[in-house]
Formats: sequence, structure tokens, C-alpha cells
Amino acid sequence: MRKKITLKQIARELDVSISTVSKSLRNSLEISEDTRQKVQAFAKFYNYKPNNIALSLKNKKTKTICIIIPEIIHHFFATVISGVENVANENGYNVLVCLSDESFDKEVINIEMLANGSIDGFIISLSKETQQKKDFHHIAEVINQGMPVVMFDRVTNDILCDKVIIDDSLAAFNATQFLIDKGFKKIALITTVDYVSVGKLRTEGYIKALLNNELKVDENLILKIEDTENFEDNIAKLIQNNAVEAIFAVNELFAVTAIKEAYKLGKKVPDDISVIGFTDGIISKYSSPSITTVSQNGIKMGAKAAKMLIERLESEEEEQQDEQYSTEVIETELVKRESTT
Amino acid sequence: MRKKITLKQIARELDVSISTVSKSLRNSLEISEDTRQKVQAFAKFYNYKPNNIALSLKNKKTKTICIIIPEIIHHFFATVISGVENVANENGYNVLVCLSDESFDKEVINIEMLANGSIDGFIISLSKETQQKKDFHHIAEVINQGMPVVMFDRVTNDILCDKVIIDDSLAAFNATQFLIDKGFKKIALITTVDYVSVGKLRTEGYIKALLNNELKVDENLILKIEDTENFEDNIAKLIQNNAVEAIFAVNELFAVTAIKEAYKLGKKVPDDISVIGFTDGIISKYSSPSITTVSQNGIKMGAKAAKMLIERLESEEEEQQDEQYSTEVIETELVKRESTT
DNA sequence: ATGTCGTCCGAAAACGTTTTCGTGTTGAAA
DNA sequence: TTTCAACACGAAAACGTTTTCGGACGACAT
Repeated sequence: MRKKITLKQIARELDVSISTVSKSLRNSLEISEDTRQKVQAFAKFYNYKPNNIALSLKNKKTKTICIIIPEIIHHFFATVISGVENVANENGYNVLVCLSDESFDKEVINIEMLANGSIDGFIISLSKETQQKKDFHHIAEVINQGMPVVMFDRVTNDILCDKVIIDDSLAAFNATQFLIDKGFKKIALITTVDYVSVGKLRTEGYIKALLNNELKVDENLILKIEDTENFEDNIAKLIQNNAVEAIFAVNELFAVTAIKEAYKLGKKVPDDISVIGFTDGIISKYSSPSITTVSQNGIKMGAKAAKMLIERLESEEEEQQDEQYSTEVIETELVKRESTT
Repeated sequence: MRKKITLKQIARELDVSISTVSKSLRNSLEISEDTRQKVQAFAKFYNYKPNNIALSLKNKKTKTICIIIPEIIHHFFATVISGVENVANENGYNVLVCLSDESFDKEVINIEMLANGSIDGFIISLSKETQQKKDFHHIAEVINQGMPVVMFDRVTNDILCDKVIIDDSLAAFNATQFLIDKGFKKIALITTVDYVSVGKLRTEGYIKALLNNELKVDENLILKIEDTENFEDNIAKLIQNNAVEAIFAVNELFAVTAIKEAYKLGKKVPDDISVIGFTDGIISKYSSPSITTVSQNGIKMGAKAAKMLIERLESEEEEQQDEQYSTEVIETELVKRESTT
């Protein structure tokens, strides 16, 4: 087992100083051709690689960014990570992934653990609990310490920083309008509780579309799901009690569950009920029938977020950053599949 | 903007030495009650946190482990990360996620980038290309340098290290046997090309089950898919040409595609054809019909891998590690759903 | 007055780099 | 022979910690 070799060891072996070794390896002109060759050959032979931690300490940057997400099991978040990874790698950055598990405490712990020089910046999507508590001091704090933060998808107006979002309200509006254009009147909404920012925005878009077409908003047609377990019955009741003609669900899971429950009640999709979901993930693509859905390009969002973060990191070096934050809106698209007529 | 404060700054402000500050904060008995209180109060007020990079450099460990996976979009790998994260966090470790994108080069680059002190150990599942080339020098090298490595799922016998796998062959055997027990004779296999280790093992299990029941192995019933794009036609032909009664697919995607293609050919699942998949992911659970599948508990695999890695890291400190590597087999289970009779 | 011990603190090394600055040795020009 | 530049290299600081060692000082016993 050959442990990693250091500058000091090379210096000792070749009987030169550490500085000479360092300069030789960086092809400094201060060093004679002779010594340079000798050192480089030796270093290559022993497979010398500079110790990254030492460099990080010296340079005060780690070339590592951290992405904090509520859950990795969600396909959407996995795609975001993928986008972040791509851009990060291209720019020589590594990606630390932290899961908040939808918990405020874990979010705080993760951030505090890493805000001590371990990383150069954060990309974060808020946990449900954080959104519910509306407590963002941990994020404000790291920003205050000069660490760049980019928020995506689940963001808040209470924090000033770069953001990457989709226009949830508009996307929901368009999806609902699509159903209205098909001639449906009784359009149900399956959404989350209001403190989830994107859920609320999508609900707003749905309502706006109805009002815009002079359809009245029927509270009985709006199902707000709190717990992601055992919600099937609620969906079944919604379908059964209201003779719904179409359903707009704010995520894949709700959409596919609606289809299954409808089927159990003897209603076929799309013949009896049309269904539109949100997030173009695995489920929408492979379920039978495949689901018409609002695509939310996670890869693009991740890539954009990473780009914004890295640009801020690299620009910090030269001049003072201008503290002008921007919010990027990634376009969505309605992907038409079999679950709508 | 308040930048992070250091020991040196505290020392200067309080007019004591750096050592005194450090010792005070660590509650050393060398320091008088008075000074200790004073320093601690000051540090707390300025929210002092030791710089992690400096600690890493000093302690020669980073409390960070890296997991390298072929793709994060695959649900299975996402669950593995989740398992790793849990255990890592519990033990005070951070998790760096790298994607090889099924590319040998990216795998090598990732490993080399991080093998310079950035992390304490690797958890890795080989990329397809690496398995095809059978070139594992990059892994051998880091192990040789004394860095612990745990391989999972896609492993190789050419490298000696800790491993976490499932018994792919046995699981496939059981799945096939299940179909045989239902009375099916013409059982097709949809698998990957042989260089993917798990694909090969699952194929072996399938064949073993057939032979064990004195059924002959019909090459026409075995479809090996190379490219994960545009393979639908091949599956359709397989179904159409051979009057298959049941299908065993080595992953979710193949399974769900088989169901869809069968449906297009007018054959219903499970009435006309039974289908079993592999990996209990999102698709199997939510497709219609839901798919009977071999569950491969990613969370458990990830947790086990992380545990093994961390144990090795912590044991290294005390005595010489014994270089006794072990291979853990995570049990699988056949989850019965609607796609089989 | 001398020796011993305990208390409290600081200097310095160490981790592995990079970089600035200083210095000794050449050779050539004056 | 002296002077000066160019060249080749080394010493040391810096990044932020922790820890070992030793020193100063007072109290106490002899």
C-alpha cells in the first residue's frame, strides 16, 4: 500500500526545497530545465497529486457546492440533481447532496454543518416544514456571511437571493384552460395544503382559469391533501360524489392515483374522465394510460441554478458582487398523452 | 455582511494567544475559569464555528464519503443514495454524489479528482462501460493508496473490497420458478447484454430454473437488449412470434414496455400473458396493471454499504485493519401484484 | 533562602500547499 | 578587478486548527 506522496517527501528525496518542487510542478520559469525535468519525472513516477484540502484551505474555496433537497426519491428532484451535476462538473465543481427529509431541523443542521468553509455555496429547495414555519433565519444567516445561495422550485419571497422557478400559476392556468377548451365544466383540482408554495400557486392558476371562463369555483371540487399516505379514499370520494368530468392534479402521484380510483369506480380514463398531472416524470410516461402532464424540466432548472451559483462564485473573485439578484423562470409545456381526450 | 470569525481574530480582540482561545473553547482544564468564560462568551456572540477545512487538513480526514453511481434518474439508485445519506448523517458524515453517466472516463475522472484527500472513502456501482471494458485500475489504485471502497449492485470479482449485493441469480431463479409453478411453459426472458453483471446473473438464474424443471432453454425466447432506446419493436416481435405465456424482465422498464406492447398486440396482462419485473420502483407500483416484481431494497443496500464503509474508516484509526473484506447479500422478495395470475 | 509544586498561559510545530521575497552564484560588461 | 544583471533556488509566511512542551509566577514547605 503506497500512501499518497507530498511535496515535502519529494523535496526530501531529491534534496531540494519544497518551494522548488512546487514551482517545478507548476512549470515556473524560476526553475532550471534540469531540476524541473527531474522533479516532474519523480512526481509522475510516484503519481503525485496535490492535496485538495490543503489547496482549499489556502485558496479559501473548496470547489464544492451543496444542493439541499427535501427528498431524493422524487423523480423531479433527481433530475434537478442531474442538471446541477452536469454544470458543476463542467466547471470543476463537486456536488454535495443533502436531504432535508422535509424536516426543518435537518435543513438547519445541514446548512450549519457546511457553512464553515466546507462548501462554496448552496442550492436549495425548501422543506415543507420550513415553508410551514416560515422560519428562514438559517438561510438568511449564511447569505449574510457572504455565501451565495440559489433557491429553486420551493422558494420564498422572504429571502433575497437568486432563484430558479417555473411559473406554477401560469402552468396550472394553461392546463386548466386546456381542459376547459375540451368543453369540460366540472373540473376537479387535487392539490396540496396551502403552505407548500408551489401547491398554492398551482391552485391559484386553476382558479384563475375557471374565473376567466366564467365558470364558478366549487369548493367541493377542490381536494387539498395534507398527508401523502392514505389519501386514496379522499380522491375516490371526490370522483364519486361530484360527477367530475376532468381532473387537474398538482403532481404525478395524485394524477395516477386518481386514474386508478376512477377505474375502480367503473370510470375509464380518458373516456369518462380526463386527467392532467404535473411534473413529467416516470409515472406519467409509463402508466397506462400515459398521463397528459405539465412538464417541469428539472434538468434545466438544476443546470440553470448551478450556472447562476457558479457565476456568482467566480465573479466574487474580481470585483464586489453587485447584490443584484435575479429570478429565472424556466418554461413549462403541456405534454399531451393518453389521459386526456 | 459579517464574515466568519477565526481563532486568530478572537485572540487578537481579547488579547490572549490563539492556543488559549482554542483551549478555552474546548473546555481545557489548563485554562482558568475566568478566561474560559470570557472567551466562550465572545465566541458565542460572534457565532464562532471552527473551520472545517482546517480541521480536515489537520486530522487528515474529511468526514465526507463519495458515492458514484451510473445515473441518478434511476429510482433504484436514488433509493440507495437515500440509504447512504441516512447512515452517513447519523455518523456525522457528508455525502458527495458523483454521476458516471455510464461512462468509464467520467468514472475515472471523478475518482481521481477526489482521491486527493477530498474524501475519506468511496461507495460505487460500476458504469456499464467500465463493466464492458473490464478495466478497474482506477479502483485498484485508490484501494492501494489506503482508501476504503465499498462496491454495490454492479460489482466485479476482479477487485477485492467490501461489497453489498443481492443474489441476482437466486432472485431470478425464484421469479422464474414462480412462473413455472403457475404452469407456464413458454417463458420469455428480456434481459441486458451480458457484460452488465447483474443482467448476466439474472439470466443465469432464469436458465437454472428452466433446467431445474426440465424445460428446455429456447434461445428465441431470450431477448438481450443492448440499446435502451428503440427496443420496443424487439419486444413486440418477441411476444408476437413465439406465443409466449409469461415474461420475466430484468428491470422495470423492460417489464412495463412488455406490458404495453402486449396490449398493443391485443394480449392482456395478466389474462393472456403474465409479467414479472425486477426492482420494486415507482413504475411497478403505479403502472396499470401494477407489476409483480423482485424487490431490491435500495435503501437497505445503501445503508449497509455506508455502514460498512464507515466502520472501516473508524476502525482504521485504532489498529491496523485486517484486510478481511466481506460481501453482504441483501435479501430480495417477490412482490406479487396484478401482472401475474 | 532554597526547592518543589501547581496553575495558567504562550510559542511553536504540524497538516500540505502556493507565493513573495531574499540570497548566493555565475558570467559578462566596465 | 569591480559591478551588475540574470539565473536558480531556499526561507518563510499564509490559510485555521489542535496539541505538545515549556516557561513564568506564586504558594508552600523545608
